[in-house]
Amino acid sequence: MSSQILSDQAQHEARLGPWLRFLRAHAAVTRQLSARLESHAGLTLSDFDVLAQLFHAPDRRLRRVDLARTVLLSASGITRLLDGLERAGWVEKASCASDARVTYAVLTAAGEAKFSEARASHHADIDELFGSRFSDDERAALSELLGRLPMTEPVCESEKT
Amino acid sequence: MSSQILSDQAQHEARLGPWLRFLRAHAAVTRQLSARLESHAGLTLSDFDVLAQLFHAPDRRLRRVDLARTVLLSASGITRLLDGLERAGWVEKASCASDARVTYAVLTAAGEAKFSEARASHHADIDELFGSRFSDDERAALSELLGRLPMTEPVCESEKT
DNA sequence: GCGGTATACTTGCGACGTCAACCATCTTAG
DNA sequence: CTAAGATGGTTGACGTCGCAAGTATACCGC
Repeated sequence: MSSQILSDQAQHEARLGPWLRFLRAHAAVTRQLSARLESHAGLTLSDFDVLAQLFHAPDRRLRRVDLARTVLLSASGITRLLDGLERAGWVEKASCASDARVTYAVLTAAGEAKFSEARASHHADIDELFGSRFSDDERAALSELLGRLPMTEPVCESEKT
Repeated sequence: MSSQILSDQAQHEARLGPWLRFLRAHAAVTRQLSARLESHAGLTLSDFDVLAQLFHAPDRRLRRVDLARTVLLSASGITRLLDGLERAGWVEKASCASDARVTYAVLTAAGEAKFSEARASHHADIDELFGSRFSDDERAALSELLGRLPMTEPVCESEKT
């Protein structure tokens, strides 16, 4: 168990490299980005993300579950995030006539304004720290590759009682 | 800027798309991976990362600052992470003879064992959730693209102690 | 109608990680 | 030698997020 394992290990390292870069790149870019967004607009990356989703949604409203799924936060994460946005007056709750369980998150006028105000500079930051590093083709290729990763979480049903 | 307002916006979306996928992919993959690592080995992704850095370091030791730089955590983050690893007995402190300010983090025998034990399954998970989605060429391309993003120098090379 | 299960959402709690402030030590200039 | 400033490291207060558990509502088979 020596040289065989070494080459095996080398292979593993080769497969690990991209993943490590992915991790580090994410950490570095998001830190920069969220610091800027925070200081410019007083928003979290997730805050902005949610605002953006709502902004583009039909009727400027989305069920909390759907929000959670697209933004990739847990349900509780969404609840708390929206708490903040509601307190700031950028989002309101609205109940659903046909299903009393669901609560919509609705973008208010203030929320739209906030989002519109924050958008330009945040997009510019994204561009500077991320987009500008690639050509159009490369961006497309990158997007395609990233799109293959499992975005929807497989639920761990293996541990049912 | 003439009559191309719509396509301008479309362009913005096109530039945002890859970033959003990047964010989402990171969230999804990372969540899955850390859940598995946690349940299999009782380790955080960052724990594992630090263990791995130490494992590959000359003398199995690294200054805390360097650790922070390569793992992309803040200095305080490293302190707290290492607190945990020390409590578990996988890492020890060691002082530096030539500079009393620095504290080395040194992998213990137990730490090596722990890392070796966790490595196989974690690498398999990374492979399943990340590596296996790409061909060798694609992985290389992805790695190159990600490498252009702003991070602190990947320091794990043939380096002077 | 009545149970049983699935879904939408909230809440308690703990883990993790950041910033700001702090102490200790090294280095350099005068 | 000493004062000033950089560098390594720790700690306290705080924010964010996930999981587990709980509530409320809907749907399905009988």
